[in-house]
Amino acid sequence: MTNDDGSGLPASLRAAWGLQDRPAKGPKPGLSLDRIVGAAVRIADAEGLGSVSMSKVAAEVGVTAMALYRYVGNKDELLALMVDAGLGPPPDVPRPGQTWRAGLAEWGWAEGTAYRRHPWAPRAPIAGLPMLPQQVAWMDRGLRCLAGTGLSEQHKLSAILLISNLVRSYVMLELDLGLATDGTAGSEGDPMASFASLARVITPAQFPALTAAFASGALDNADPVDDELGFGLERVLDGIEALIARVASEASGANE
Amino acid sequence: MTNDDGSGLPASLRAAWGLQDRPAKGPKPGLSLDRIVGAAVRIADAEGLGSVSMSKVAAEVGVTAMALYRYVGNKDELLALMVDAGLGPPPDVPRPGQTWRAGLAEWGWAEGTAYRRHPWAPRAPIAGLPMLPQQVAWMDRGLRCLAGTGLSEQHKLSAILLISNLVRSYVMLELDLGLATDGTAGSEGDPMASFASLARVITPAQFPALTAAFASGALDNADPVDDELGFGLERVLDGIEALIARVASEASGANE
DNA sequence: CTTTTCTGTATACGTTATACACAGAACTAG
DNA sequence: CTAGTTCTGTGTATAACGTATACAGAAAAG
Repeated sequence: MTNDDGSGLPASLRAAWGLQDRPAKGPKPGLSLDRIVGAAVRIADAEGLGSVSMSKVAAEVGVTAMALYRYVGNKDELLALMVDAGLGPPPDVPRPGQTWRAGLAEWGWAEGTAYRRHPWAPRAPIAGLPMLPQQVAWMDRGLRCLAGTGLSEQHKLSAILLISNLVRSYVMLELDLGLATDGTAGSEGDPMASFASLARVITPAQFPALTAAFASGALDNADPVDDELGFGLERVLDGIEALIARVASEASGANE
Repeated sequence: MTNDDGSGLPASLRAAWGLQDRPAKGPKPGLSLDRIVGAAVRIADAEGLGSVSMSKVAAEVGVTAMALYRYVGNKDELLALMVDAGLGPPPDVPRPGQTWRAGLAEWGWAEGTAYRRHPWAPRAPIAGLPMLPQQVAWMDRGLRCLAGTGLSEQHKLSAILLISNLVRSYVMLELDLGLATDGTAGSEGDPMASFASLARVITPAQFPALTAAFASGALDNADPVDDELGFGLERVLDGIEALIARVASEASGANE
């Protein structure tokens, strides 16, 4: 794990992007980054992110914990690689003839699906901008959807980011509500029931609007969250649509 | 930390809401939940969330680590209380005569401000629905802004949630970009420069849209993120506005 | 008083991430 | 072919962590 070469990329990224300078001197590596990350993902899928330790991952691939440090700089780096691997490749949007809106909707739902497959991924404590291969591939696909819209590149990036953050947030919410398939039930019983019991704690004087919401019975629905992502996505797409319309009208106004 | 009483609330919440059943038997508690949480917040503000350990917090209030467990069930609970305390009270929205949109905008910006004051808060690994006092107070304020809009309670809650998640995501992004004031610089230098170096790794064939974005120079702006939150907020508010309009027209259409 | 019940302490355990030094493998130079 | 170099994975060690358990003393109830 040397720290820099001419590419200007941090060492951790060079490996992930497959730009590793061949040492060609010492013994052949018995491992690969992919095998390590794959093992870590497998553990996280099976036992949760909290069970991913350097020792466990190392054991899974049949080496000592310290051997992993020949491939990753530290655990955070491994986590970032796990998230990237868990994300997988983006969908092939925009499809021919697909509107930007349909393309981005598909893109967002696909991200949601990926996260649901790896429920630990949206909760992984990763910092920094998305720079790993799959993340970048997703970004590119998102940007492509917005190609014909007349938005500035800046705005396109912001829009992509907006949707991506939205999806991550909602999948986390969904998992919090116990709709996950991993069976690891929360220690406090049904979270929705717990939340409903707030009604017995709050007073109308302090929290009038929430009291009204409880009284309306809106929260008695079994799982109102499965289309919560749909709600957020539609709202954000409406907002982007409004922006596109505004930019278009401004441009045509300026041209005349 | 008994586990339940008649209120139906988890034990951890009863304490936070101040509904503690007075034991009135043993020695007077020398501590309070507030003092503990306050100390933990102070440590997180000063040294980051990673430096918040039970030992450190205990030392800060002058007791042993194990003493804290008379007040909180475990560390995760303490973290949740920290986030709630760091959030603080919501703004007094909606102000008289304020539109729902202006109210929610103020609400969202205020949340952003709170998170910027405690940069660790949006990254705290908290799970579950927002049920702590300040979180609930914020929810109520958000709902109040939407009072006259004709939205269902379900939709109001979704909209609030949407904005809240948005703000959290963007503050995290902002912190990732190093615009934080905590001085803890990332180990890899300027993150924006690192990101720009992606341009040397990606090929136009693989990532055409991203290549174009890089070529446009849109990423050369010093800090394009300070109004990134503004962008997202406006988009989401536009989306909510569109929903309100749609619901209103449907209602009037049905009535005629 | 005695008994009960609660507080904070002391101690201990199992895990964790990771620093450091080293044995052996695979190559290069002579 | 030998000697030197460089890289791999191992062994061992350390400091810190969350928290279980058992206990000493304080305060109130009977």
